[in-house]
Amino acid sequence: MVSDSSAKRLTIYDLARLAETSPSTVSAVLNGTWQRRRISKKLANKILSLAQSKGYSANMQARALRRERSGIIGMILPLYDNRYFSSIAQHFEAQARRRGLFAIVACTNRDPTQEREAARMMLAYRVECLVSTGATDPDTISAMCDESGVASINLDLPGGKAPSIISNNREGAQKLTHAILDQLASLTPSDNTILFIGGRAEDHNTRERIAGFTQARAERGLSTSEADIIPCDYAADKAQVALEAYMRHRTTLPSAMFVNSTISLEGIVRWLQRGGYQLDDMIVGCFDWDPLAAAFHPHLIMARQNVGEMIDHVFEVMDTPSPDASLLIEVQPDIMGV
Amino acid sequence: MVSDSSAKRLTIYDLARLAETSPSTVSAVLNGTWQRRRISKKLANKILSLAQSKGYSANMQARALRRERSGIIGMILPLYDNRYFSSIAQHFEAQARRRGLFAIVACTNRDPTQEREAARMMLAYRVECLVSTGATDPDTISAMCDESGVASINLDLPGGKAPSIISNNREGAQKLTHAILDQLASLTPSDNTILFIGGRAEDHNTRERIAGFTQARAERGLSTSEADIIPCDYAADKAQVALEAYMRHRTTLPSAMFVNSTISLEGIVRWLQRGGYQLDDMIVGCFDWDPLAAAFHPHLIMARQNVGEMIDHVFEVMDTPSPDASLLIEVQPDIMGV
DNA sequence: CTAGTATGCACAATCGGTTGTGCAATGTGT
DNA sequence: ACACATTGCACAACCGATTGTGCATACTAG
Repeated sequence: MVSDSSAKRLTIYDLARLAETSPSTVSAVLNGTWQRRRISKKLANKILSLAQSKGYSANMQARALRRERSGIIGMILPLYDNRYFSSIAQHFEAQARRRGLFAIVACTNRDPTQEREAARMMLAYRVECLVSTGATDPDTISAMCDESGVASINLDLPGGKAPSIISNNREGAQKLTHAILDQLASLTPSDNTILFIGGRAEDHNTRERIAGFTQARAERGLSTSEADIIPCDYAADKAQVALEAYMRHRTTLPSAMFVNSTISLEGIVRWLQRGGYQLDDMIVGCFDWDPLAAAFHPHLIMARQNVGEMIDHVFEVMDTPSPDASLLIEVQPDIMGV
Repeated sequence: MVSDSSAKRLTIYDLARLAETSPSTVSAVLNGTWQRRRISKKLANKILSLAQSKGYSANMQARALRRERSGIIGMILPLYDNRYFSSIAQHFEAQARRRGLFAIVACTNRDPTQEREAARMMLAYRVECLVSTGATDPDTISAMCDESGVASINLDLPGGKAPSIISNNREGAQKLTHAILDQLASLTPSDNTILFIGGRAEDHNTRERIAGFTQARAERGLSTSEADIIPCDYAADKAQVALEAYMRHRTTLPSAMFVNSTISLEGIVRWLQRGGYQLDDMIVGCFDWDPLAAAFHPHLIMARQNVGEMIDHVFEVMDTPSPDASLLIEVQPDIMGV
């Protein structure tokens, strides 16, 4: 209201004038190094209370320039369109703040070009570390970071040029599959087919989940047909179309499904609704967790990736002086709803 | 791999040496002002290709310091725990990037202290504009920004000291209530009671939604009892507990509900599941939209707030030289699922 | 051939902090 | 009273860009 917007912000030079001392002394007092510099307690208090009352706030840009540390860490993320990624962003930001760092998050839509562009901007802002989450091309990002001497970490999807922290997709899928098979067993067993649907055939996580799925079935003496594995990408529409196509060759619903992500689940559920089916007509397991879906459908089995633990690992690795680029940390997901 | 992490990043001084020219010339060439400075095309090209091949990237900290513009805009957000806020963050970031700006988003858990703390940090980073989304105390944020000569904008919840962009909560609630009443009318009408549940009695949006709700009922000649309005906060657990308490005085479910947010819906659905009820046993309208919920439950009526349009308005206001602090833009939500 | 203009670039100040170093003034020991 | 250590602070050089200004050299006009 009464603020003169023309008024420049207070600097240490202004404070120095007001306190009748020098800028370097003000600086030392404000960043706590004044004891080492043998500034008297009296002067320090004077400066501190002055800064307080005048509402001084240090210019982080100037500080970053001089210190050659920005205090910013960056993350690239596919999207905020599910609870898993949202939760990752939220934990990342909270942890960063707890450490006095600033988090910058950019959504890059699973697009390599956007990923590179975002990384370039972040490097220009001198981020101290860049986390590539679910990146389609994490190694290029790591290479860019390497050139600038910036640490990078892969999250959710692994890469070869930086430490990676991911879910244990294989074991998670295995446990999820076993949970599905357990429920199938409790029914009058007609059919042991489980349709695996969603995800990208070329991404590491989907491959691992398919492996875990197949392995769990094998452990129960069940073979798995290629036709029952449909990695139709993550989008809801794709899953819906893929299921439509799959059902053209069948007269009945499969007795169970392994749905690879809540996004795919959305498409599946839409198709079911259109056909007059209910989710309860099948046993459904979903790799990823959504609380609203869980509330709606208590019989839905979901693998909940352990985001808190993953982010903790991210920051541990960040604290490691020179981590091994081949480090791979796998975090167990929890099976919910059984 | 082969990167020397010790190697400092290239500066315009390095480029000047390599191109046998001066730093100021390099600077002029790299930021496109070289024509105005009468640098020869030949030299400009030489510098440009050199910068390209060496992978030069300007130090934004230094640029920000000198230009007194950081190129950063900030947003504070309650949480990423629903699609509405996630979507706001995503649109904000995408628009910012489109304008060559960097977006910083901080989640402050509807906590005034965290809101202030985040704002303080953002101001220290010299954000050029601060958007307070769903802030519990937007006016304090605006006051802080004013003191620093930084523009602020309120989103989702209005404030008195900065332009506000919000949903038209009253009309949205009115339309949602009419949609619920329409569906009620198509049933064998036993009871016209609608339980309004969720939100905060002290927040503007909840008050407006209650007003719209009451008004829509009045338009149909229905009176509304205080007992049927329960603004029990947004958390799922609170809604669950509140519904539990409400149902102690009843033997049957209300025939309809107006659920104020998908978060509250989560609690409602959990309570229903526990009691062996189904969502279909009632007519349910929800103020906020979730695609997974929509897929699961096609009869669920949802008011989808128009995030894209709201963010567009945010940037329009940002472009306005000195916008009126009392400006209030209201965006119509869409009613989905009817 | 000379004055005047245009061309092409370099110099140096500046943004707001941080930090190595230097130098008075005061205190301590003999 | 003199050497030496300690206390308390100021100076100035950075960090890497941007930008107002000035000065050669080349070109043009008369």
